[in-house]
Amino acid sequence: MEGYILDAYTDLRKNKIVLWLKGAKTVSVEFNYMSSLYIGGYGLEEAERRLSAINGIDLVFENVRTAPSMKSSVLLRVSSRNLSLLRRIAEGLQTSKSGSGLSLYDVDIPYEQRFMAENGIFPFAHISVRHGSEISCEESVDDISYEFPPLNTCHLGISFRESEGAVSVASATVDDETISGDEEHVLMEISRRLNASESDVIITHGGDSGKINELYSRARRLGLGSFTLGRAGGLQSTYRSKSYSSYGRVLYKPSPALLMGRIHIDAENSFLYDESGMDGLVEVSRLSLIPLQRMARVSPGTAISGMENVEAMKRRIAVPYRKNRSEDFKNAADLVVADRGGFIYTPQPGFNTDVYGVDFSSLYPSIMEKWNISVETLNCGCCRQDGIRVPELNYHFCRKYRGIVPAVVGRLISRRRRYRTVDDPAAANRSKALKWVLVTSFGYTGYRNAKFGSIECHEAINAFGREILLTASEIAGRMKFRVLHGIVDSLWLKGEGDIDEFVKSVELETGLPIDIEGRYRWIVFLNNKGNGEGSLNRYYGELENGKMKVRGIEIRRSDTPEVVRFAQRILLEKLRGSSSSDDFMRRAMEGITAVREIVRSVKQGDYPAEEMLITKRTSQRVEEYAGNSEQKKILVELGKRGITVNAGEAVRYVSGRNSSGRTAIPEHAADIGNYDASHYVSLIARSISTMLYPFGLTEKKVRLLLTHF
DNA sequence: ATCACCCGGGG
DNA sequence: GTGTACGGGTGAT
Repeated sequence: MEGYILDAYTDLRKNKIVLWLKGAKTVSVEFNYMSSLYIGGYGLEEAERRLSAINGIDLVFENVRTAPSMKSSVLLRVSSRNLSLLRRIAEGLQTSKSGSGLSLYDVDIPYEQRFMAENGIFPFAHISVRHGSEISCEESVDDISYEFPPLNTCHLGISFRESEGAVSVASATVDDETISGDEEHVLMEISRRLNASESDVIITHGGDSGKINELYSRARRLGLGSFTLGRAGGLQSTYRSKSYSSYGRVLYKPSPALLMGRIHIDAENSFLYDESGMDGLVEVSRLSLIPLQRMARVSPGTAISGMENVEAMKRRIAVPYRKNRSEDFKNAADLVVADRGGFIYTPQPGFNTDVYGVDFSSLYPSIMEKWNISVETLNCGCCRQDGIRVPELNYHFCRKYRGIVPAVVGRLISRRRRYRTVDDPAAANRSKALKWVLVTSFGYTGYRNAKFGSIECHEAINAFGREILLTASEIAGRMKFRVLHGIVDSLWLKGEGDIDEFVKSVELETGLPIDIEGRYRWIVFLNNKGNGEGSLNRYYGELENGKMKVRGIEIRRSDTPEVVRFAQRILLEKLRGSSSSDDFMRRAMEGITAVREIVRSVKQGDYPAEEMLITKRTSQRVEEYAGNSEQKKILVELGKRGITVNAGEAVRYVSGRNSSGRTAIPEHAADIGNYDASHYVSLIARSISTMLYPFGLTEKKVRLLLTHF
């Protein structure tokens, strides 16, 4: 039997690892798998005595290296083919271990991931299986020119009807064809078509948010035993929906609907698919050994963590379950130094011409790779005298042992570099996916639960970053450039120097690659509205290739209503081609004149209500909100209509007004057209003022210009 | 003025 | 299952 690994998961009821192989036919293969975990710490003998009463497990003491110290010690290995039993033991130990002095290793790496690592296989590898369980694989994961057969992809849309509180399936679309008729027909026709077309991938919008589960529950209700979306019946058992915190904000993750033998991707719930498509997902899935169907639902941080686990398994290092390492003691002076973030050079607000934008590509990951930054290499005992010193900080990193994080990040950087030399859309998408994983890899080192990071690593990376940017700024000065603005890994330079010479010198002195983003025909740096000083992340400008680059202002924000974006877009288009400060101002006034047309329509009250919708994510449930915020208002309104919103879900509303003040009108309300015109005129005026404030156009002045017909 | 709360990043 | 720290903005009080 042979084929490409389409999906992999652990079936805890059968105690098997299941692989789906896409070959001449697409079939599943099940494997017995002996997995294990390690126990260390005090009271091992006692633990062994208690565990030896359990049937179906093997216990043996072994000398094993553990992260992050990388030292060998004697640990108790608990192995079993009964994966569900092993998991129950792990869970039992986790809950009882607090205060017991025991520490656990290798307990939270999914079994299918460990299985693939131990067998030298990975998602989308071509493998053969002989005699039921002998796996062979010719492919190397390091190969970047891998191929696999085209995946049959199907777009599935489902619409429901609701009558008297009962939900039923109204119709469906399979690719471009609509299926309607009675419910039983619709359900069975979906099933039949997926089978007939041998679909491998099913793309839905909102499939995880109840739609797929609803299909199955309707099929059960109607007694349609043969209904299935997968190649085998039913859904994989999985976790419940939950609200969680990521990227500093609360997100809502619905319970995923995972098929068997087909890959369901909910386009609304997959960050990486959205950014880099199928090619990007496959790339990251191969490197992290996280099967594609799961990869489509996790954050890049989980991918990083997966790759680090794989690297640790390769080195036969046991990975602790929870890191129980506190930060090293720091005195007050250290804290002040360490706490500084990336390089900052505040710009003067205003209009500039002939500016170069340059940035270091993947600066932080390159630093991690170059200076071996990882928790196991931090302040090692073997390089006390001659380790890699960190600027400003009293830390060092090991020169002898290659850290796990730099090894992983280094591989990603070199893969990405190679993909960037290939001119083909798949390579571009893979590169994009890697870019995201690399961006996340820095933040992940500062994440308190990251196993191979620590806050000291985070600080060290920042310290190296500041030094490099300072060096680059000095070189710019030597080469007749003036630094207008700089932040973290980017510089904006004005002057008559030779930019290619600058890049060469910087690369020579720092050893890190720098990219020229381009030459701006003009660029406007904006002010901070609070104190009037230059803002670090708000600017807009036109590159010589005609591309507009805009950061930080309303048009870039997801909570800005379309009507306001439209106004800013009109102004930006008018500014395109500005050749001088005077020309810019003339165009700006023309822009304001054009925006007056929008304002006129908004004031008349006939602007389309959907263009007025404000979208905001909620971070709490309605009862948890303090005060009377906009979010609370809309959640109360929705509550009246029987709609509850989970923390992390977005709400859409139009801003209205009644006798007692501002109101929020929910998206589907009947009075959606009753928007508060004056409020929206303010928003438009403010957004124009945001862009033109450095030229004396306050919100008040803009409002006058916009409304004084 | 202060507090509570939301958004961004790259291409 | 799960990236940080923080600049920056808005609306209510």
